[in-house]
Amino acid sequence: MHGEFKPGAALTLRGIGKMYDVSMTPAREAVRRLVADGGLQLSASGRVSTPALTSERIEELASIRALIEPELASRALPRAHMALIERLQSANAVIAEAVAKHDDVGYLRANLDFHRTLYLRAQAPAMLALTETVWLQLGPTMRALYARLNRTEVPHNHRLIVAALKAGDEPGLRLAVRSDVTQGLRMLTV
Amino acid sequence: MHGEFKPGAALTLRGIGKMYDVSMTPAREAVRRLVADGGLQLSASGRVSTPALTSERIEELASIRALIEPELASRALPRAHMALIERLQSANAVIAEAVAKHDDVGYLRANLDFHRTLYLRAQAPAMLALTETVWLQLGPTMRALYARLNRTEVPHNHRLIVAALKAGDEPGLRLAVRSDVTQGLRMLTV
DNA sequence: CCCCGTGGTTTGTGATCACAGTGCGCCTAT
DNA sequence: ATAGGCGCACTGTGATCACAAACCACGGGG
Repeated sequence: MHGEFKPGAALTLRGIGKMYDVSMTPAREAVRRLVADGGLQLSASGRVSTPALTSERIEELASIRALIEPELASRALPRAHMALIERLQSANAVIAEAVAKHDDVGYLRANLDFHRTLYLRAQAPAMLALTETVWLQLGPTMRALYARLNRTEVPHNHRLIVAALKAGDEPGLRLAVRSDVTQGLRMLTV
Repeated sequence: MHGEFKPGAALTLRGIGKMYDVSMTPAREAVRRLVADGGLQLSASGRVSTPALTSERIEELASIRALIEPELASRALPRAHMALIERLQSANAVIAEAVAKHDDVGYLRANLDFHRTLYLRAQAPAMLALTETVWLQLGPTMRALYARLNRTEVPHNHRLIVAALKAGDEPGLRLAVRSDVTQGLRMLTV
């Protein structure tokens, strides 16, 4: 999810086991779980690898994000108190730090943290879980995207999201979330 | 997904293994996969059981269906040729059979087949996979619902869906799908 | 009559093993 | 120098085992 692996990277059960100092069994179970929700792929012969998404698939996953995440944001809106907004702003600060340090994995993690913090307020665990499934599938790809994007500041839409929350502006919030989710990924499909 | 197990039913790895005449290992992997996308639950001590959904959770899952499935139907609409409509109608016939025989599992399976047949045309595999994840979570619950519903005929909305497809009526299609998805589950939350 | 502790049994966990299939690299022949 | 073929090392699979934790029922005490 955080883009620690490049798209299409090959993994082995024994390797993963060694990575975490366990035997093959827990590694296998973890892989099975990740395969189940698309975070990893299984070749016909059972080989494990990170998914290398086609641009159609990327577009589709972006559509899903554009469908669900505004809904989550909208559900979070009525419950968004000042404490939440402050937490979002500090999440934005973490993003700014990662941007300054050109820390791609850190950026991705902080970016998803921003979204998760907001969506947690929606009190919709199944919807959030589905969204995280999508994030998981996009992880390696997004990392590859942001690595060659070379940002210089916090995404503009994050500021718009915070502003819309403060103003209680639901249509604005939905639009800002949708844009934030869509913009980066649209760049990938070109 | 097909409601073969009641909500909250307890399973054991050794039992599942015996069920399919394999050892614990493949049973464990299958369970891990199902747990990953919510089809099964793991207690704190690692015990496996079918999820017993709260009514808030049911409502939430219904909202997700109401969000994604009209989108899938809408995407399938431009590609819906006569062959597809015929397949949907024969799916409805299978549903009618199951209804007549009071075969709950058969009804559930046929009902999901109807939806899957339509959504496959949307050419959106990730979206369909997400939807099936939701179906998986609802399986035991839906079975319990339909068992005490005692239907007498094919759901009316299925006919509306077919009609909207024939007419190329997108708003009508979205509405019919949304209603079909929502109506049964709304009954559960009472 | 109900509650709690305690035993035995059942459960999941993680490790290890034998095996069959795969894929890669090296070697040879042209 | 390059293309093709062979062999070996490596991979995942499924089974089995030892172990610790958890559950369940039974019995005794309040």
